[in-house]
Amino acid sequence: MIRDVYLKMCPCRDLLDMVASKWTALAIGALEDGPMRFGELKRRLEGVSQKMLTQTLRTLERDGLVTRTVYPSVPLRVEYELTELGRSVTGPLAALRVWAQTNYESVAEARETFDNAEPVGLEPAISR
Amino acid sequence: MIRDVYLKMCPCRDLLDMVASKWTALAIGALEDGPMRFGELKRRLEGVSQKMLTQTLRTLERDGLVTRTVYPSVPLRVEYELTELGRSVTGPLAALRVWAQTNYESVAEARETFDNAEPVGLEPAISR
DNA sequence: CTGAATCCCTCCGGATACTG
DNA sequence: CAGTATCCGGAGGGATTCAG
Repeated sequence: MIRDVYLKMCPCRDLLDMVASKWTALAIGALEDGPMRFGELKRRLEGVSQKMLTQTLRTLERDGLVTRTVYPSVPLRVEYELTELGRSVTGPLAALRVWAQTNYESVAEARETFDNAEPVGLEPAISR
Repeated sequence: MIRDVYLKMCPCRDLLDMVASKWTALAIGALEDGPMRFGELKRRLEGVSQKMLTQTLRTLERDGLVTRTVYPSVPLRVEYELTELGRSVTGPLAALRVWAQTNYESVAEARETFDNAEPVGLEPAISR
């Protein structure tokens, strides 16, 4: 039985939203090469706040994409690692990251063209 | 020159956020089979509001992923179609949609397990 | 070191009404 | 039919503080 993300009530749409959320693709990508500590992840995902990283990892753990292991040493040590399920989505997400990296120029160019061809003030640009 | 989505200042991260936003994957997927009118898209993306669909399509147009063609008939007719650049991202996005559809069961199961095992405060030694 | 808990403000996004 | 324009509640997300 195939579920259809185009159907309103299909719960798998939530799942699509989840993997597509802001930091998910980067977090999962960072874990591709093996387990990482919280601090390592925070440094890798440049610009992420502690709150958002924690929230992202908690969601991934709840959804069964990563495991969270606590080593009760001093200082505390927590490692995150992809599960089997988590590894199953690394392919599509990696493809998306690569696409963003390789096609940025084209998009930037398209934006400039679009914005210059839009004389009518859709956006005041110098308001406030 | 390779751009790195993990770098804070890299503009391609915005691009990653864009293709990962709520309705983008569904909209682009709907256009894979050919041009569609606004109303057709609205019906296909069950549950999308008119405002969000317009906003999504406008962003995609601005970024050069889709073209918007107006046929000044009565009533008005507007068609959206993927560009070359737009078609270049259909693969990764389709893979993501398929993943969401095929792995929903596993995730739902993981969620239930996680939620039941987290009554909070009951674990004495290995708590969070 | 790894969080949880607050405060606080922006902006997403739905509902509704109006236009060409 | 295909939008634009508002209003507005609530989620998203940053900064800061406290705790194990």
